[in-house]
Amino acid sequence: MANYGLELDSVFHALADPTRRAVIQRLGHGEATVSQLAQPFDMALPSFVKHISVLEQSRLIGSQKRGRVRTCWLERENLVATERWFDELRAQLASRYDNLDTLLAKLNGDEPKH
Amino acid sequence: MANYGLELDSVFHALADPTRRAVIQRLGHGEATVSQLAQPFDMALPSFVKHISVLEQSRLIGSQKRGRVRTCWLERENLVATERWFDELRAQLASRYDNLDTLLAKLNGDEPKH
DNA sequence: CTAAAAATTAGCCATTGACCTAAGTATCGC
DNA sequence: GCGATACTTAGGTCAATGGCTAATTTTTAG
Repeated sequence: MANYGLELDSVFHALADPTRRAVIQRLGHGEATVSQLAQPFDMALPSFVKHISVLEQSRLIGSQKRGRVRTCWLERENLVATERWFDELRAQLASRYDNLDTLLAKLNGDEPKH
Repeated sequence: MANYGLELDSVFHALADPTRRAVIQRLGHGEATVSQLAQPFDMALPSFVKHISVLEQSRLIGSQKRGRVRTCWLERENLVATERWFDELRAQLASRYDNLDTLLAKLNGDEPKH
């Protein structure tokens, strides 16, 4: 199964945490600074910033610092690319069920599909 | 964002490992025993079985032991349900871009751009 | 210029994760 | 019944994760 140049390990790892998923959802509404993102969470800032780093290393988000403020945004491409892993798996499953249909048809003395 | 009764933490964590993703793909072709699943991997069996446990606890796969053999299969529902997390996020993004387009059109007295 | 704001760096700690080997328990085939 | 097969259990190592506090840096506002 293709990888699409994505580090699926790091993407899925990044998604395996509720804080990080919440950040992604928040960024779905638009850019935000680190402090704005951190505000809803009962967590020391350095701890929170580690989550931001994990997200950024997985390239699910991007960020840039201007002055003393770091602004973050969602990197849509990598989310979409990650979904393709599911797409391919679904395709694999679909073809498997097609084969099953064919087998059943043969067993029944019917014409195979397609 | 809804959870669909799924432990997204554990599902994404389960997917964040290449061995476990490979097992899922293998099970996409049909049921298999633990030994069959383990065969391609250069790993001690107890180590491999832990991966199976992780997958099972996340309910991405199911298994049952008959005699001395444990057979595993893919639990399709939970994979599909997990994809919905992405679906919802995509929907959120889409509506955001719609809103942004609308806003820009108003400000510019112009066609929305992408 | 000074103080507050926004991050960042450094370092500590507890828990979990991913591997291993060695030994144990069922079950099956002959 | 006995040996081989298919796991399972127990226990140990080592690195990574996720949290903290305290101190520092950089920038901005008054």
